[in-house]
Amino acid sequence: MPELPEVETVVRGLAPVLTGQRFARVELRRPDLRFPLPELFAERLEGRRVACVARRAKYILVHLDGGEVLAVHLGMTGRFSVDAPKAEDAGPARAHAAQLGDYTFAHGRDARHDHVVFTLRNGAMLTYNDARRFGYMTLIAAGGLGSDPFLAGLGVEPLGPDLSAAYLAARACGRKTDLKAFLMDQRIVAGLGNIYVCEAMFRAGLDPFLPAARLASRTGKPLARAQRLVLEIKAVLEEAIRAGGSTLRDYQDTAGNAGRFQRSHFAYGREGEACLRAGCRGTVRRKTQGGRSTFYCAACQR
DNA sequence: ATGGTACCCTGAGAGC
DNA sequence: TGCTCTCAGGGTACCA
Repeated sequence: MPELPEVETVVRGLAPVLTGQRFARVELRRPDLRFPLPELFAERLEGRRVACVARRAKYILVHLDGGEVLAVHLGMTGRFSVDAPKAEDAGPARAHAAQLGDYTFAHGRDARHDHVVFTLRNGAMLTYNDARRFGYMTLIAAGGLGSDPFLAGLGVEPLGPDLSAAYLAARACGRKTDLKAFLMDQRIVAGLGNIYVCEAMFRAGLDPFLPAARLASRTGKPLARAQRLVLEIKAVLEEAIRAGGSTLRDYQDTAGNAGRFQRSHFAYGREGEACLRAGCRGTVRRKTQGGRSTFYCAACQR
């Protein structure tokens, strides 16, 4: 399901609901998601107050008072639904719920896949639903963010200053792997997935099968195409966040709303359709790279 | 080191 | 209606 813009949208939905609130009860309806949940998962959360909600790559980070962090990866089908607190417990979350729309527990999801239910002291409920169970949660001890096995080794944040043409060129220098696989590698750039890699390469006019090394000169200096690619990666992610992400099948934000960015896809999901680049008469093709579909126009991506 | 494939799990949609 | 097949936004493990 979710790439960086979708996770960012979820984080922005969770932040006003969770920030400053305490967990009253955490109910695990099964002992594992993709991986077993940590020992004493519920016990370590109950009674704790949320300091803030943030994002690193595709991880949601719920920072707790005392420094521990609840990290959640949504996998392909993970989603959170928020149920507003009861009227008698009206508080900030209540107001936020009203603002975001009509919260119900329906949201079209199948309750058989409600795996973790967080109840807050103000009565709000947060339900984690994940049909395919590729998502996971972990609790990271205070100060352990940098050394956590899930988070250590992640590459740069694409929307931050660390993603530059110089950085990409340095990492790509000498690599024969396809540009597509290179950009999908979370150790290089953290947070891109299949949709936004396809879209960024389209916008930059770059062939997904180009060897990654072609982003750099022989001495490792960034070429113009690296500059262009960086600009397009940032642009497509920022636009997608503004649109609330892309909804293809089942992605929804915490209020059950679909994203709108799929309407702005130039390549992804458009196999057989006309290329949308001005003046290009090509057709969008789909080929498999690394076991995943790549959508691109062979006429204008070179 | 790198590339390719299989796999994790379930649901949706297409085609017959 | 119901079966079978393919595919899916995530990532990892294993093999050549």
